Amino acid sequence: MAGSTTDGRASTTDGRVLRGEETRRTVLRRAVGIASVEGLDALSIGRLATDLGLSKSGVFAGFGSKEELQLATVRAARRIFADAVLGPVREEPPGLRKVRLLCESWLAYSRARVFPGGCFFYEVNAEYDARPGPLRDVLAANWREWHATVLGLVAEAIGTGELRPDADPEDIAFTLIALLENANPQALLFDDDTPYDRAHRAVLRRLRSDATDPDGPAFAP
Amino acid sequence: MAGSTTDGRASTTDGRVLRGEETRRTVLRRAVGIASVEGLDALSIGRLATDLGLSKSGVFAGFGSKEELQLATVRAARRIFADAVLGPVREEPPGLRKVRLLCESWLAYSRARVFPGGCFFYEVNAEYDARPGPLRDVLAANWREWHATVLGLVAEAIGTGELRPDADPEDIAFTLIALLENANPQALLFDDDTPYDRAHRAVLRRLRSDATDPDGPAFAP
DNA sequence: GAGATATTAGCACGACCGTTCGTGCTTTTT
DNA sequence: AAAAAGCACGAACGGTCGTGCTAATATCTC
Repeated sequence: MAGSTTDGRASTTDGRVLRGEETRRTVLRRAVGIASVEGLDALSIGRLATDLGLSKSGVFAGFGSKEELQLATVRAARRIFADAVLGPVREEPPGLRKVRLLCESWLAYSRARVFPGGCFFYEVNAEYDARPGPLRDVLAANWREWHATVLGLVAEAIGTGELRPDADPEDIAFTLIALLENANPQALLFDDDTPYDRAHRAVLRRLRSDATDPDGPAFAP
Repeated sequence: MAGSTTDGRASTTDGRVLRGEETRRTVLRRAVGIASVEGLDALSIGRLATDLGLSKSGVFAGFGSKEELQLATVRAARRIFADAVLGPVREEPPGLRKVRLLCESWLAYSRARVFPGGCFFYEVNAEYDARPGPLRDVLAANWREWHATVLGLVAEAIGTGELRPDADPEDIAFTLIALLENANPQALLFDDDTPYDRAHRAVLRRLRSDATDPDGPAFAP
């Protein structure tokens, strides 16, 4: 099963494998772009091959099946997302400021069109959230992971005493994610960036309303 | 152009066109269901024909093109949405209570799977928000309409003095919509209804935080 | 009744889909 | 130097797609 070699398994000094992995990377780079705009269903092996000057069977051989190509595309998008959104705040010490920076990082990620179709996962979750199968399963796992990240940071901010101890971290995480994600389709649908500012204000407002010190330094620029 | 007769033009007593409209309704009833789960791209004339025991050319003739079928599907979904979400609160007098009831009506609409794939427009907006064309245009118009409805009700609640006069109705509408819409994918992805409760709490919290009388009767059951 | 009109069926078309197969070519292993 | 492994290729497969034609079938007007 060739598809299972898509990730993992380093430490091979095989030039053929390296060349193959390079091809797969090329395909996936294009695939995440297409999927973020048109969805995972719009991925077609023939189209990718034509776009990249490869043969259809060559692209197919690199993944083994269309579904494996879609799964590999999701994994590739996950890495890009993590680099773009989580990367910039990785060094930040726990606390309310980190929560705010993460939200701002997400908005910047959507705004900058790291994926040409806006947030990859907004598009793809909507596409598969009602269609049971391996794709929905991996998307659900990704969502859980992202949610757990936000939740963890909020909990840390309660731990540092910057958010009230009786605040519900689950509700806060749900609200923050909702505000971020909703800015995305509105900005795309109207080709207008003001939803990002509105989401930013709403995020700050929610955090302030749960803060122990509403005028604290976490909200000074 | 046969497709343009899909809506409007009542008062015809011609049995032939009545029969045609009945067929179109049958097709659209199935089409909105499919599109809410798999998207507008997954609509296929042949599949609809097979499912409904019609001929492919018969279905095709009823709409004239695939794009017209997709547009008609969106229009049909708009009517269903309006009946399910706006209908129950139509008689309600303006005020904060009406805002709350509208949000609860939306949550009930998503929860009850009025469309089998959850909110039709969540699915379809994500699918087309980054793809310019007639479909995106009509979806943008629908979003604007929905947003204007929420905004108008919030403004009315400021007018009645139940929300603070210095509250920003745009920000409130943005936040409410974000909370509602975010419950949808999470409930679908995990086959779990608790996001609806979380969204409900967050909606009440936001309205309370902008209310002139935080313990007023608008929040008593 | 006859004739006009609108909806449906049947069929064929070119294009694209995912997939399979056999075959070179290059690199690694022995 | 010989053998094995892995990638990419071109050709072909059965299917489905949207979309045109033409004929058959309902319904209305007279």
